[in-house]
Amino acid sequence: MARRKKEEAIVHQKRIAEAAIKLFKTKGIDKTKMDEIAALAGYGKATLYVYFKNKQDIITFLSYYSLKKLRDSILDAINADNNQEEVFLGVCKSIENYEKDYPEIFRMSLDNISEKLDEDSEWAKKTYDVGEEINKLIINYLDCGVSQGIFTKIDNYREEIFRIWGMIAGLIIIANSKEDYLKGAICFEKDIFLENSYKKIYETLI
Amino acid sequence: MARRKKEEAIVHQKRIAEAAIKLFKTKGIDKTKMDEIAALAGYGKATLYVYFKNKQDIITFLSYYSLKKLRDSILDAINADNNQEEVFLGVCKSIENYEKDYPEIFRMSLDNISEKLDEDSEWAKKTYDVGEEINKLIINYLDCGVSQGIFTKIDNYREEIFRIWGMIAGLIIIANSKEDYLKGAICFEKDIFLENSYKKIYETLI
Amino acid sequence: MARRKKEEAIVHQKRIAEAAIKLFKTKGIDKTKMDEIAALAGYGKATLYVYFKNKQDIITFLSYYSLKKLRDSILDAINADNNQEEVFLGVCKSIENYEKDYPEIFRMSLDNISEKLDEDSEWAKKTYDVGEEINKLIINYLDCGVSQGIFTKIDNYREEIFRIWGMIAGLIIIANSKEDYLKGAICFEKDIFLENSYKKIYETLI
Amino acid sequence: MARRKKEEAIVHQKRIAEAAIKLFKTKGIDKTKMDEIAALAGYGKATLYVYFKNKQDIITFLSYYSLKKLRDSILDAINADNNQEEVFLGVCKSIENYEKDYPEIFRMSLDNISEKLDEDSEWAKKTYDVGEEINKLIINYLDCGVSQGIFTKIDNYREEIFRIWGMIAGLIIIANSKEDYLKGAICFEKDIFLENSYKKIYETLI
DNA sequence: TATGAATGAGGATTCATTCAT
DNA sequence: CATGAATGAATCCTCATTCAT
Repeated sequence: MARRKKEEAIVHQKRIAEAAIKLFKTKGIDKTKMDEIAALAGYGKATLYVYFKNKQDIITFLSYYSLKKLRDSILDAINADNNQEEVFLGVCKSIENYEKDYPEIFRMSLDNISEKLDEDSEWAKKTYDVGEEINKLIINYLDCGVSQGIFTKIDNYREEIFRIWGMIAGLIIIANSKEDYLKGAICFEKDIFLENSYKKIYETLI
Repeated sequence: MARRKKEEAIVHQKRIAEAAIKLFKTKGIDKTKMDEIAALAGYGKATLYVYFKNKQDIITFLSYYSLKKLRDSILDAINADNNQEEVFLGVCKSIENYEKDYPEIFRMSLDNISEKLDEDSEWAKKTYDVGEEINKLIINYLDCGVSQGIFTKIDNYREEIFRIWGMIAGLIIIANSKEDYLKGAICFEKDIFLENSYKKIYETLI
Repeated sequence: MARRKKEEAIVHQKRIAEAAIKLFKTKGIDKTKMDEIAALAGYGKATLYVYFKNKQDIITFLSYYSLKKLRDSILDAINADNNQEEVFLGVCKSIENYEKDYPEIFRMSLDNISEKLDEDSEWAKKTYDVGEEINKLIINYLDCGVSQGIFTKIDNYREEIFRIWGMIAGLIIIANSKEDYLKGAICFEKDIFLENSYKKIYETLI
Repeated sequence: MARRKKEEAIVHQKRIAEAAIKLFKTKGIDKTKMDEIAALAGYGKATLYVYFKNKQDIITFLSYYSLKKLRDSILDAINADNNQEEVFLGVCKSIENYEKDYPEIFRMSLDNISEKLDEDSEWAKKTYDVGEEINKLIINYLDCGVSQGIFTKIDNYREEIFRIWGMIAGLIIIANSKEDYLKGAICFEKDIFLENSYKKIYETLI
């Protein structure tokens, strides 16, 4: 029964979280009110507090929820029957989509905006676990590349992942930020800019 | 006399801005109250409004003020009697220091958080101009490298700058974010991580 | 259910409005703080904003609320089994009471102080409608008088109403303003002054 | 010398007061800032406090200053070589102009808005005196009318003045307030409305 | 006298959160 | 479980006024 309850709860949580992320994307986290989330999700305001401790908890849940999607997406990219570089570009694209769907969460995960998160939330730990899963996937990917002699030797896989992740994230953010500028003044597309950039990062591994 | 007054104003503005940035660094922009800025700067609360239109205006001033410092720092790096790679690392270090001193502003400039800025502020335009100055400095640096055959041909300098800037920024942010993690679990230093990373970026230019 | 809620809301609105008018009478609208209204009404400050959009909305509600009372009072006066002049005096008395109970609102309706009102409030339109109802009542009263040959022909009923209304209002205001003066220096009562004055106005209709 | 000083002061006071009334007329007393008055008058803000104790003092001065003008205007109307009714209409017109030039002051003098006045101001007493002068002028005018058999006997001149004043004031205010309404919907002009009304008041005296 | 400079006191409004039902 | 109802706490900004010069 307790189990049953829990399963039902997740349905509501997802419904609420999806309403939240829609609003976060449009208006930003701070400008999004609990009222609006409740209204869009189709609940009474107080009901949000049945399924989440507070606003931070919703955000923390979204971290988990979105990161799981990212993990699945990366998994797909890695499992695709592609060569090493194509897989790399696929992973980059996964991250790019992650940012597109969860821009606020993406920035928070890059940075350390703990104030918007609820460290004590049950989702915090789960988020960490999924993050580790992703790390493992990437480590494995890199390791394969090294084994096959495609990549040069990597001393510290974690370091390498952070490096790659940081560069990709920075590129995605700046590409969004300067999108108008890029298109208008310099006549090149964000997508092309990013793909070229991903390739350059890939080259640093070879 | 008008001149005299204006000069005096800038003194107060700097004093206020420096108090502001201290608090921004510690507590974030949103959590920093005008009262606190005033108190730390040694002024009455209302005095802030003599020298700045509003909170956004302070932030916009800080954008300008900090970017000027970055420009000077980059200029020093470029003018230093170093080889091409050392200059590159110097520029990266300048950006790193910029982030260290003005983390909130740094993120805002990377991203597009115009809502915290006052577009109508007199500082907005000046900020843009200094940004362009910096772009020119970097373009010139890259161009010299190309001329000397150190760098490969660059089709679009702006694009290249955005790429470099994005990657550096992403690395710095992630390095800060994971500082504890990096140090503790993996036994390597943020500084070394960043320097290695800068070098990898440099290599993409060669 | 929706109906039920709405009915309940009006109870709170009246309670708040009545607290507000008490304070407005004593201290004036501008000097009356939302805190004070809340305290006197027995609500938390934020609760006011559940039932009213803002301070202006309270005032706009009061316009409506008070004007309805005036309408009812005028209706009573007109329906009373009195002769034409007595009815007229009754209407004047109604207005006099309206001013006594809602002095701030009275002045606002005489004058054109729209800045204190919220034009977009749902109460704004209703106020207008009740105002028109009152006009119709008076027009009808005048028309009867004309038909019965008591009053001389009236070319423009609206004009006549404005004239009467303006004169009565001016008299009431000055009577209040000079109340001390009237009583003290000249030894006559405000009530008598007003009644005499009303009669003079009545005579202008004959 | 003290005398000399005082004479000079009045020049500044008038200059300031005239700037103030211009702004009061456009924006209302409350919305008019001391800064704006100073700027329009061509003084530094602090200088206002050399010539006036505070904002209320300026308003109180304006009461006096404007009432003197009204007195002069009424005097002209009375001294004009006109018949009794024409003089009456002239006095009404004087009041009408008074309202036009000093709308805020006019309402304050009709009502009892002491909070905007400085009772302790030297101008408060002088205002009272000029008010009395005006009363005497009107009393005299009425008395002449009675003596000549034009007006019916008046028991209490003060009462009669208040009555007339109140009615005129009410008419002027409502005429302004409904100006658009009067013109648009009912096709008659404010001026004609007022003149007709003045005549009706005059008739109450006969 | 004239004023530039500085400020304290003050107030409407927002919103996450609680709780009785 | 679901929620309507209620609210305390929080914060930016305005402006009349003072005072040293």
